[in-house]
Amino acid sequence: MPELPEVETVRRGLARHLLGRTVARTVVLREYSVRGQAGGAEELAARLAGRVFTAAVRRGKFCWLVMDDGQLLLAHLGMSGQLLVSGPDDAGVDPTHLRVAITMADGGRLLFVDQRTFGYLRVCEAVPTADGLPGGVGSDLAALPAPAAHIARDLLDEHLDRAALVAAMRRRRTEVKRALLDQSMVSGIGNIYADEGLWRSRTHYAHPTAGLTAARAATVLDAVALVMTEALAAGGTSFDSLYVNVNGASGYFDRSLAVYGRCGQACRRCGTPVRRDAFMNRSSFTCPTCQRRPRGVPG
DNA sequence: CCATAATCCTGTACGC
DNA sequence: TGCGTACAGGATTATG
Repeated sequence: MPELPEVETVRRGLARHLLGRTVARTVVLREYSVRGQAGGAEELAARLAGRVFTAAVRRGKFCWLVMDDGQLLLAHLGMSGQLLVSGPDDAGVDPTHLRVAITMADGGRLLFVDQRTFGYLRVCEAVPTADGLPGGVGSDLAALPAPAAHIARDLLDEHLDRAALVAAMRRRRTEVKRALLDQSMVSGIGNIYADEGLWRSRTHYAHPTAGLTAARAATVLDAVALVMTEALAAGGTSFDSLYVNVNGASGYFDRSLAVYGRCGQACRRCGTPVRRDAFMNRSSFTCPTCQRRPRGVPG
């Protein structure tokens, strides 16, 4: 599942391979993959035609390409989305789940492949950032895609106001994992990195945010950021093959996960079997020894 | 302000 | 073997 590290890997690949190139034509193979696009697939194609990509930017799990006329090509990968930069004949690309094909003037292609179709592409307007600072990682432009203007900065954004985030978390009357997953509070964190960061900071997912000291809240955020930084370092190794795969495969999943998906297996710190709970209509994995359940939380 | 549920979708895993 | 069901999940929207 693409969370922040995977999307950052994609962004770097796009920045490396796509900037300065011109769009020739766009084919949308599945209308649903451009849902929300004003004017549908036809307008998407029309607004892309002839444009040059000038920057690749990311905030949280949202990634966008800036174009020479100021429009933005926004991508959200959802659960299974991939952006592939390929040569003219797309050799090696499985066409089964190909949703959008953008052919460049030089014959290369930017392909959007998405099995489960939670992801989407959209050409949209840029709106100014509220703080006048750069909109995300990858560009100094103080602009955001209009559909993502409500998304908060992420933990790898140098312009993130950490102290303000800690204060905002502690003001909220909710549980810490809910706050971590709230993309309007801090972006880029999904179920996997939330669980991993909470495990690393020995914090239970249902810990009340109002009961966190500022230091403890900072510790949780530091842990999540560290897990993401490590995942980023482990990913993004496949850029130089003949067919450049900008898919963000992390490599992190199988090797380094401490609790996520490891129900019943030994905690890597203390050996206690990892436990799985239903929380927010998804699974939460914890070590019952390392992550003590707060008072009043059932289970 | 905050929580919950439903919604979108398809491949995989599992029980019978 | 095959069929039905549950599950995986992020963001949005509606509703309480």
